[in-house]
Order: sequence, then structure tokens, then C-alpha cells
Amino acid sequence: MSHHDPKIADLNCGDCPIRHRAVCARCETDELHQLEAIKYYRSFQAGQPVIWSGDRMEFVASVVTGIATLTQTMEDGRRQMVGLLLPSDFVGRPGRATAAYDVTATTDLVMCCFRKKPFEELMGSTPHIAQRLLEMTLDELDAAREWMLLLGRKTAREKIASLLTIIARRNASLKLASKGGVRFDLPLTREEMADYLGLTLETVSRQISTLKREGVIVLEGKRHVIVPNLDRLLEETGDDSDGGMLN
Amino acid sequence: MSHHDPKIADLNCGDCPIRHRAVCARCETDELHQLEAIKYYRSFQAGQPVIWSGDRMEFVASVVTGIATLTQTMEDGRRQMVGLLLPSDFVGRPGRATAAYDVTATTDLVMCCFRKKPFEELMGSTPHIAQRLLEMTLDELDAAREWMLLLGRKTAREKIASLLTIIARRNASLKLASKGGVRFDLPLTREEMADYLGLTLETVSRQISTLKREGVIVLEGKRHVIVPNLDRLLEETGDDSDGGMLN
DNA sequence: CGGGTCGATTGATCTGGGTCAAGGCATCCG
DNA sequence: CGGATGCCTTGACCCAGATCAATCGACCCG
Repeated sequence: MSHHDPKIADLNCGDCPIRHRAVCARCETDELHQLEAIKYYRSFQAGQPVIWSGDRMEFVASVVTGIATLTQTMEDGRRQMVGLLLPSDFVGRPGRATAAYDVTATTDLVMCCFRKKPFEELMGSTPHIAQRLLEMTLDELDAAREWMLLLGRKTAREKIASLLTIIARRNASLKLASKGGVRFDLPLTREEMADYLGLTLETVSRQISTLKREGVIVLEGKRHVIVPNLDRLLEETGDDSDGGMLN
Repeated sequence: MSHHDPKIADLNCGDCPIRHRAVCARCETDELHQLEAIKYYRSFQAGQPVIWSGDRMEFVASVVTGIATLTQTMEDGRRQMVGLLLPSDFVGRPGRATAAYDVTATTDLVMCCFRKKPFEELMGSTPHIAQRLLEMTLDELDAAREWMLLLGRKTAREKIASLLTIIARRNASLKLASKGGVRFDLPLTREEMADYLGLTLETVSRQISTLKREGVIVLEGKRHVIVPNLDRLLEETGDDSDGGMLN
């Protein structure tokens, strides 16, 4: 059972929205077949828990459609979001039996799951899966570190501007005709945004109102945001202006 | 060049303090030889920069002795530590050309470096290196998420107690004879602790003084800490009492 | 020795964001 | 229809931690 150095191999498959084929034709069929054999889909309604921290977790998964969050909770109820999973993002840890965080569907959600055992075996025999997973994990680690800077050092206003920027970047469904504008829906409630940012929901609400009053953003209803000038918003984030030139 | 499912393969070698041998004897020599060929050591004095964010970084490395930090800085000088590297920890990202963070030696430091190119090639041909790296990266991600909870939701007192606990756990050079006590040296200045915790150095100093006044900790000089009763300190962290029962 | 530097401590004061509380506005449902 | 519920907004007030500033001790070095 030899492998032929395939160049691409994502963890999703079938109707998942991300590419998944190995380049090498001889491997491809093999792997596809194996992945197909151990995968299944699960759906969740908005607000439903996917799994609770400490629960036995016998699968790993990637998001197909919708949004899920990872949160940690202290005994007294203080909550901090520690992960935001968008389509193609991966959850679960090979080699760990129980979930370390609460995973919740914040919108209707479809996940593509792989039973843990066979997935781990497959990973052992298919080296580039581990490599692809490593890449994704390193990206997540970078995101986590950016997030740490936000939590530790940014003001409430900068936090909001940063979050809006992040969502705009990933979600820029409609670029405005006018130069440099975007519009998008907020996928999070004010409270979820607060849990993301380490703030209270009142502060989130106030800061959004301020940005609105100043014309940095325009709201249509409570959830739909229009950013007339993205650069203007970017100035408020406190980040280096040159944008993320990683890699 | 086939591999024989070795069970252990760390990235360090030679006189590095961590295990590094592959279990399978046939692989072992091979890999050791290859790792030896591309590795070299670098030493840094306390306070010296290892690399600046944005610099070209043509190696990956692991810490042999000493402590290094990863920090991010905003234009106006606000700083947030995003990584604390102790012996055996890994820095650098295969597949990225430039450093994403400032890396600084906070104590005298020896690193075991591998030139990036050959290391990546080796990783391609030696699957369990990627697997080992994945494991380590997932551990770091978990640590980062714990850290996010600390930054976003803990009080100054809880932050200090948490940091002391973390250092005590990793550094418990001397357990006290009396039940449940430990002593250790702080490897960080007050300012570095502040950058770790998202506080100012004054707040760090005040909180330490308070814990001292209350007898939770005892100081010998400014850097040496004695924790007479670790449980007492743990109660102050805000964490679940059951301790980290991961994996 | 005296002056400089670096880290740490402590005090006095200020303020950003938390807390508490009162509505507002949809949507749902009996 | 009217009450309930969920999400959001806004106001009034307060406090944990930031800011500004003075001092101390240890160490180094000319």
C-alpha cells in the first residue's frame, strides 16, 4: 500500500464545499473510498449544542454549512468564546477521548463527521492527511494568537472594529459597487459577540451604536451591516495597516 | 525507503533534553542521521531578540534550555505575549517564510535549529514527524484557548494566581516536604508577567503583594516564590477544581 | 565612592467598561 | 387581540484596573 506524494488532500469530501481530491490518481481512488467509508453527516438547528465539554467525543468533523462556536465556561457562568468555526473548519482532536470545549451551532449547521478510530488509522497510513491537518491547526493557532492580542490589549471600540473586519473578510458576500465598501449579515447575537470579545453585551451594543452614529457603519435592521468604507473601519481596529501579509 | 511505524519521534536530538529516538531500530539510525545532518545550535543571552516579526526566518527550532517568549506589538507600543516557550517547545512554521511574532530570549537560551528547507523535505518523507508536530501544535492550541479565557474573563487576582499555577506546574523543581507546597523561581519580570496577562506591571505588583500579605504565597527576594499550599492558590485561579483532566 | 540604570513597590487619582435597571421592538402563540 | 419571550438599546452609577508619579534597593561602572 504505497503512496505517491499527492499534493492536495483535504479532509472533507462529497458535497462538502472544499476541495478534497488527492492529485495522484492512484492514491485518489483509494483515499476517497476510505474517507467515504467512515464519514457521515450530522445536522443541527441554530442554538443547538453539538457537544458539551467533558463529553465523550467519538468523532472528528468539519463544518459543511453554517457556523459553530467553541466556548469555555467558568463555574460562576463567565463565558469566553475560544473558537469560531466557519465552513471548512475542523473540530476535534485525534488522540483525545473527550471534548475540551462546548461546541454550539449558532446557525443551522451541517457537519461532515469521521468516526475517530478509523480516521486515526487512516491518518497513520495516509501521511499527507496529518500534514494537511497540521497546516490547518497552525492557521488556527495564528488566529488564536491574534485573538489573544485583541482580548488582552484592545479597547472595546477596537475589539468591535476588529470583529466586524474579521466577519467582513470571511463573509464579504456583497462588495459594494462604490470603492472599498462591503455588506454582510452578523452571524452572532450581541451576547455572542460579547463572548467572543471578552466584553458585556451592553458594551457591544453601545460601541456598535457609536460606530453607527459616526457613520463608520450603517445598520439595516439589527443584523445587517453596511461598511461604506472598509479602510475607515480598518483604522479603528488598532492593527497594523499593511494587512495580514502572512506566509 | 520504507518506514516501520515507529512509536516515538521527537524533533530534538543529541544533547537536547527530550527523548528523540524512533522506537523501530531500523528507522532510528536513518532518521537520526538525517536530523543530525541539518541541525545546529544557537545560543542567546537573556534579553536578546531571537527574531523580529516580519523577518525572514529560514529555520524551525526547539528550545533546549532557557525560556523564550512570543509577543505581538501594536504600533502605539501595547504589547501582548502570545507564547511562552519552555524546553522542548517548538517554534517556527513549516511552509511560512517570515516570522509572525517577535521571539525573545527572556533567560539565557539554547535552541536546536533545523534549516527549513531540508526539514520540510524530511517531514515529507518521514510521516510521523508531521504527526508528532501535529500533536504538539494541538497542545499549543489548547494552551492558547485556556489563555484566551484568562485574558477575556478573569480578574487581575485570578490572572496572577493562574500564571503562578502554570509556572509552578511546569517548573516544580522543589516540592516542599510539607503536604502540597512548592517553590520555584519566576522566569519573568513584572512587566513580562503583565504582557502575559494583559495587565499593567503596577497591577501585577499590587496583586502579588496582596497574595503575599494574605499568606497565599511567600516571597524570597523578588523572584523566588514559595507556595505553602498549592490548593489554596488553585482556589484563586477561578478554574474548575478538578484540574486538567484532558486526553 | 557617587551616579546611573533597571526592576519593583506603593500611593493618589482617573476612567473605560461593568453592573443594574428600565424600556423598545419583533415575533410567537393562546 | 394581549401577554410572553428574546434580542437589543439606553441611561445612571460604580469600581477594577489604568495612569501618573514618587521612592526604594540592587547592581554596575567610571
